[in-house]
Amino acid sequence: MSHVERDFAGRIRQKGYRMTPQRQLVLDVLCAHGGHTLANDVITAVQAQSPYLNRATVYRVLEFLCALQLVTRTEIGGQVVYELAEEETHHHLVCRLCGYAAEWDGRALTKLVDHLLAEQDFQAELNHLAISGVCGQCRLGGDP
Amino acid sequence: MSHVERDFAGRIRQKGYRMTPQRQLVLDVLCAHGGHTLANDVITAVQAQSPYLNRATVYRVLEFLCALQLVTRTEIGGQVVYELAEEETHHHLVCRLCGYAAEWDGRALTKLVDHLLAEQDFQAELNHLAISGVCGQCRLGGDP
DNA sequence: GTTCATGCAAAGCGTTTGCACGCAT
DNA sequence: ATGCGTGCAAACGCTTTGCATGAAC
Repeated sequence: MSHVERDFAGRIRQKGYRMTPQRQLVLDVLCAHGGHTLANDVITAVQAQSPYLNRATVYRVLEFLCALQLVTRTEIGGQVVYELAEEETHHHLVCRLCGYAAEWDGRALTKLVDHLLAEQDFQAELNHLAISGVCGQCRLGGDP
Repeated sequence: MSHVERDFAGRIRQKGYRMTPQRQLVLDVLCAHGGHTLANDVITAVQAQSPYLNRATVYRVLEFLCALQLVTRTEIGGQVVYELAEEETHHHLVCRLCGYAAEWDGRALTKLVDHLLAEQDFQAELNHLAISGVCGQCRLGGDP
């Protein structure tokens, strides 16, 4: 699915902000890359197409897009990663050994959230969780 | 409970490393502070007692203590925090609004871990989780 | 025409590194 | 006496900031 259909420009203008080539380009890159993207990778990819686009601008655009909730910002293993915000909540299973991140719908989390609210009076916000561990392949393979 | 009883010196020497005043001091500070401690807070507290102890040394000591698993390192909301490793696993419920972090034994997590292993072939490592959300008080109080 | 967004360069922050000295063993 | 651990200072990488220019509305 192309992100063009999601009408980011409209959503940005609707809130009184301006659509610019820079913002479009960052959105393009996040869409093309898919999944978690490092700020640095965004910068590299963006500059491959438009060399004079500044790093500071990319940071500002990412911050802006996060504020509008068009993009999510997550920390995984000390790395900050960005991703286009999806409609459905989803989560990531990140293998400590090979770095592979599987998606996971997290349906099993609802019980946990209910439990925390009932027993701990705590409203957990688990919209975009990254769970660390070891994937099946690495567990069988030992470490290379 | 004083951490002296836990014989950190013995555990360090047992593995062929040396006990030094610097390492002792960092352990003292982590014990006195209790709970999550920022690297910067460790440095400040340590230097209050021994002004010439270097920042770089504190970082090296913390890294060393983590490698020996005497100290845990966790990321919460973009902050890296250190804490004396406890025998029992425990977790933290961090309120996004007031920053308050409640402890939680995480017994309800075992079902989740079992589920992930069975359904996703993924061995989750949830030894020291920090769950973000909103605590009861902030939920009732609105935002001040 | 107004205002918001960008480019540039510089500084900021927390953290890491190289090297020589000093102390625990 | 040996070599691990420290102090110092400098550099590092990532990110943020101030200001003048330029583009979107």
